Amino acid sequence: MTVEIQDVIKGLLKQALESAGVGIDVSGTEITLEHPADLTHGDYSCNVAMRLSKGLGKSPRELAEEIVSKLPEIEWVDRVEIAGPGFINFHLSEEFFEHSVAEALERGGEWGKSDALSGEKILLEHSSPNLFKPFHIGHLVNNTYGEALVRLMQFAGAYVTAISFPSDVSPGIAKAVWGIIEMGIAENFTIEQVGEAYVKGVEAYKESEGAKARINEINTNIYNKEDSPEYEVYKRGRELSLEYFNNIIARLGSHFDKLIFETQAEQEGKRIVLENVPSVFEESDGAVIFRGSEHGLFDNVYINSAGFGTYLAKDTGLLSIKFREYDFDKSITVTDVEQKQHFELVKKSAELINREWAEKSLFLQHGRLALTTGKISSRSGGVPLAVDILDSVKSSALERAQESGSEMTEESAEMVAIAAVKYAIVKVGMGKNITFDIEQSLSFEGDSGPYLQYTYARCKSVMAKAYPHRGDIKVQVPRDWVHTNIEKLLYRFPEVVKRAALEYQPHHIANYLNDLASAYNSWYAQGKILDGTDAEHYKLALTEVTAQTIKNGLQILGINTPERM
RNA sequence: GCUCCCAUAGUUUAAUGGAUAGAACAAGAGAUUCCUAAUCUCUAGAUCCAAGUUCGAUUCUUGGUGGGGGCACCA
Repeated sequence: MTVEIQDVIKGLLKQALESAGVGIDVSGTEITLEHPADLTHGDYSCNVAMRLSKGLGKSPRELAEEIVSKLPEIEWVDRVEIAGPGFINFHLSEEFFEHSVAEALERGGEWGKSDALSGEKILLEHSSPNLFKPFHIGHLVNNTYGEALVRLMQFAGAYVTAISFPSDVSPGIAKAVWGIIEMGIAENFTIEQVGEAYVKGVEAYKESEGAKARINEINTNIYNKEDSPEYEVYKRGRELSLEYFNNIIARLGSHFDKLIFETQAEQEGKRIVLENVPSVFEESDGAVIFRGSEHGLFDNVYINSAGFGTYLAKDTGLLSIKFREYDFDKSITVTDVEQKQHFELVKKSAELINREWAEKSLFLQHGRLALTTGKISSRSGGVPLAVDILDSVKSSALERAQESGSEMTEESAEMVAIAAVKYAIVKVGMGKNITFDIEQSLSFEGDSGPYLQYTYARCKSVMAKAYPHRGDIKVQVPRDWVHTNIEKLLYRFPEVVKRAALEYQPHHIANYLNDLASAYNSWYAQGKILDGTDAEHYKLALTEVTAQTIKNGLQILGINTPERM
C-alpha cells in the first residue's frame, strides 16, 4: 500500500509540474519523495520545486505553489502544504493510517516482509571461527551482523544458505598444540586450557628458536595429517573447539547449513593456484605469489615456500568450493575490516581465474571492536570471552529484575542479555568501528535491546489485561482522534526493511524500532488505554501492532522477545 | 614510505544533497492513589580545520590535521 501511494503522488506531481512549467521539458525530471526527518512536517515531502525553480526563473515557493494548485484531490492524502524553502509536504489521511494499522495487524508475523530480494538465492558466510582460539567479544560482532544479515535477506524475500568457514589448520593452531603438549595435558584437556596453551605457544614462538622449530614441525605434521602424537592432540582439540563453537552459535541463535573447513579449502586452493601458473600466479623466492601491484593492490603469497596454501589460497579454494557445490545468485562473506584488502586481492585473482567468481561475490566488512580499556586481540591474554560477557550481562538482568521485585525466568534473562549485547553492536552502522565500554554499552535503558523488549512486554501486558474480555480487535479510528507518531511511523516498517536489506545495513532496523518504541512509550504515558470508551479498540490495535512490529524487527536482528519482564 | 577507511554534544552514536543536525548515556529539574518507572516530561550541550561545487553540504571535490586498517610466506 505504501509503495502504491508513493507512486500515485509522484505521478500526479509530474503531471502538475508539466502544466506548471509550461514551455520547459520536464519529462526527464525524476520526482523523489522522502519522509521528512521531522514528523510534524508531514509524511512525504518533495523537493522538486527547489531543484527546478532556477531554470524556470521563479522562486522555489512560487513554483511550489503553482504545482500544488495544479494537484487534484489525492486519495489517502489529507492535505498538501508548502513549507520551508519550498518543500511540498503531503499529510496522509486518517483513512490511510487506519488501513495501514489494519494491514499490519492482519499480516502478523509476516508484517514488514518485503519482496526487495524476492527469489534471490544468497550464500552467506559469517562467524568463521579460528579453532583452538576462544570465541571472544570480536566474534560476537561478526556473528551479530552476520546473523542479522541472514535474517534480513530472508525477510526481504531471499532464499539464504548460511555457511561458516572454520580455520582448522594454521600455524596458530600448531602453537596451541605445542602449548598443550608442553603443559603436559595432551591426554586430557579442556577448551579453556586450549586457550591458555595458545597464548603460551605464541609467546614461545617469538622467544625460543627451539620452540619455533618444533612448532613448525608440528604445523607440517598437521597439514600433512602425519600420524604423530601432535596429530592426535590436534584431533582432540579440533573436536573440542567445534563443540564449543556449536554451543555458542546455538546460544546466539545462529544455524549453519554447512561448515566448510580450511583443510578442504587449502587443498582446493593450492590446486587452483598451481593450475593458473603462470597465467595468473607466478613463482617468486620459492613461493607462489599474485602480483596484485599490477592491479593497484599489493603482491602477496598464495602458496608459501614450504608448499602450504596461505589464507589467500584458502579463500580462493573456498570460492571454488562454493561455486561448485551451491547454486546461488550472490555469495556474501562477512568479515572484519582488517580483511578488506585481503578480499580485494582474493577477488582480483579470482576474477582472472573465473570472471563469475568475482562478479557474484560480495565481501562485506563490519568495523573493529575496541574496548575503552584498549584494543582487543586474541593474541594477548585477558580477552573478554563471548560467554563471559553474556553470563555477566545475564546475571545483571536477573539482579535488576530482583531489585524491582519482579520475577524473571532464566530464559527471559538469557533473552535480555543477548538483546543487550547484540543491540549494542547492531545499532551502529556496519563498517564503523565500534567502541565498547562494557559497563555503559550493555545498558538496559534508553536506546537498547532491553528497552525494546520492555516495550514489547508492556504491550503484551496491556493486551493480556484486555483480552479475552474484549473479543476481536476492531480497527476503527475513533471520533476526534488525533493520530499519533506510532501511526506515522508504523506504515514505514516495510520500507525500512527494504532499505536495510538493499544497503546491507541492519542498523536501520534498530534505529527504526527505537523510534517506534519511543513513540509508543511516550503515548502510553499520556493517558489510559483501557478507559472503557469506544476508543479502546483502536488503542488496543495500536498496542498490538506496536508489539508485532517490535517482535518482527527484533527477530531480524536475532533478538527474541520475552512476553514478560 | 605507499595505500585504504574514519572524524558529529563530556561519552556512544543517527541523519537516501534538504527544513530548527535526531537520539541514548552521563549532568540538572520533575512525574507513580491509574493498563509494567527497564518508563515518561523538561533544561543544558555537537558537525576536526580551510577552500570549492550547489538554490541548499554532516553528506560531494581538493588540501591540511588527527586516529585506525593493510602493504611476501600469520589468519
